[in-house]
Amino acid sequence: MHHKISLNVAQTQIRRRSRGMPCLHSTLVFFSHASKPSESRNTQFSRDPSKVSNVDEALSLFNSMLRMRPPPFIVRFNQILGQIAKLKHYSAAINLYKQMIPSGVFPDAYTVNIIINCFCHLNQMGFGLSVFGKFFKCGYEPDVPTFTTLMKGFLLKNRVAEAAEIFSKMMEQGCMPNEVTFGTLIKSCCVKGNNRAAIQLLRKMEQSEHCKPNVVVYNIIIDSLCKDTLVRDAFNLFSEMISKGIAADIITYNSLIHGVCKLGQWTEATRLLNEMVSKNIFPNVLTFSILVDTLCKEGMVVKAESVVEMMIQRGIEPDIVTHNSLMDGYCLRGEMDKAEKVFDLMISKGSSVDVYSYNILINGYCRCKQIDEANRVFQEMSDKGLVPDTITYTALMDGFCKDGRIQDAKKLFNKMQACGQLPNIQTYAVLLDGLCKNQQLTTALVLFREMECRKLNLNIVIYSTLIEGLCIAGKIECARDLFFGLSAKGVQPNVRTHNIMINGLCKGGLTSEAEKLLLEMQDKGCPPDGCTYNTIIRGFLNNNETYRAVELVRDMVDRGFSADASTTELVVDLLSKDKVDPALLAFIEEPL
DNA sequence: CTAGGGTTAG
Repeated sequence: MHHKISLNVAQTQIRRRSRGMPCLHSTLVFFSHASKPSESRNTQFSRDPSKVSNVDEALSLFNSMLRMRPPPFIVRFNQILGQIAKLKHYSAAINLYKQMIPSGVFPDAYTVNIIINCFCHLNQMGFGLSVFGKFFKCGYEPDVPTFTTLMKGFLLKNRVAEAAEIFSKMMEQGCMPNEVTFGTLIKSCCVKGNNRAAIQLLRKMEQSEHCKPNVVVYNIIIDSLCKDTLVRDAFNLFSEMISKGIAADIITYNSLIHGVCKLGQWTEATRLLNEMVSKNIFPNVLTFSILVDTLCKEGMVVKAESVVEMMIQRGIEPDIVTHNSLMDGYCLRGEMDKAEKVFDLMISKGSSVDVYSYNILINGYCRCKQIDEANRVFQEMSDKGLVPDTITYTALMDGFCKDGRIQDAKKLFNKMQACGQLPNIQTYAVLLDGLCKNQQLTTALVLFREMECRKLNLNIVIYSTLIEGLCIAGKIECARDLFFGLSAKGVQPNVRTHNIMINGLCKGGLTSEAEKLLLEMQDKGCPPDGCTYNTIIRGFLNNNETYRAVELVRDMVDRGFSADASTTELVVDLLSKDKVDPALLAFIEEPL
């Protein structure tokens, strides 16, 4: 298999290197000088006196600076504010900013830009705009970063009209969009899944007199394409970029490696690793974490462990993300004891565990149906002072639901809101599904109304769940109405929705209608899958229409699908009963 | 000293 070769190759390289052998052959260069850049980065960091290592240090330094007479230059204040903002302590930065003028320290354009950015990240666009207004009053000229920051804030909240307004205002002021402005716009397109629009903007950028596409904008699109597994398109952009003389960097390679790994193309990943090293771009902790994570997701935890070994030998310490991925890898295999071992290792190494780590463990136990263990972990994280987030609650709620403990799930739903964690669409989806599957349709409908009131963007997952709930409750007519009303709501039913509806129709004895739906699927651009066929075949069998079931088995086999365990079981069950329909015997010859 | 890019969980 491919992956074995590539990883074994990598290991051989490590051994060569640790013997102090020079790496000459291109395929053996992989990882050779990896420790060098990280060392220089560390020394740079500790040597620079303007940098502070943590927020507390920054806060006290800033406060003492506010009291100095005469106060230090504004640049010094900006440096610290900027670092606090980089550490994502936006509220802290804003609080410090508020003390500046009363202390006789006057902000400049840089200060204001930093603060507007903080408000944007806190989703407090109103305050951001008011600082912007103050900017004008004091006679400062807003610049491209100011406008770009405000625009980003609106885009982040999907307030496109307001973002466009800022953009026009920027142009009116004679500020032309630069690489960062375009980058912000392009990123916004990509986040919404609109790669086409992103590429159009890239083309527009090529025509601009004020800026040209750079490695960052290419990276944004390449990464987005890779995330959508459009790796070929990503490579085309990659070639385009290189041919334009724009050099790829570590981020370009990490995105591409992620893309190919997700497709299981380990040989290609190894080729990319060697290629980057040949360009003096060395894999970093992110590169290795991507490898570890994708290997784990494919169930190859042993290989992932060897990658961790490899990075340690290269002098790159696995970080919290690497370990979390590894933990999840064990969880996916149901090896909870090994996942716990990684967890303990993290603690013994002195690196702290985070909400991610706990969420992974909780999710792992839930998947293994060990809800009490999941609950124990949940308790433990709270005891450690870590605040469970929406994902924590949702994972545990899902565990309760799947275990039939719907009351516990409901309690948790109330608790999370009492603790200030806002349920999102996925939280609702989990609870809705739990209610539907546990015969609590009335409560499910109440929850659905609540979702509508909260103006949550109801998606096909939610509707499919509700349709299924209606079917389970025997309200086939209602389910059908909802199903056929979806297009009008601007929601497109997918294969799963169809399968649910077909199952419901069959359950209600409406097999002809179910078959009609099956036939329509192809034309609607949503071709039936193996599950669709198995569902309808079981439907016909259960409705004593064995002959039509046999016909559909032929269709299914022609399409390359086969009977699943549930269908096989049903056939065996029917055959074992006294009244054997002669047509049923045909199944014995069919490749079930 | 300010604005855009890559890794983990439901």
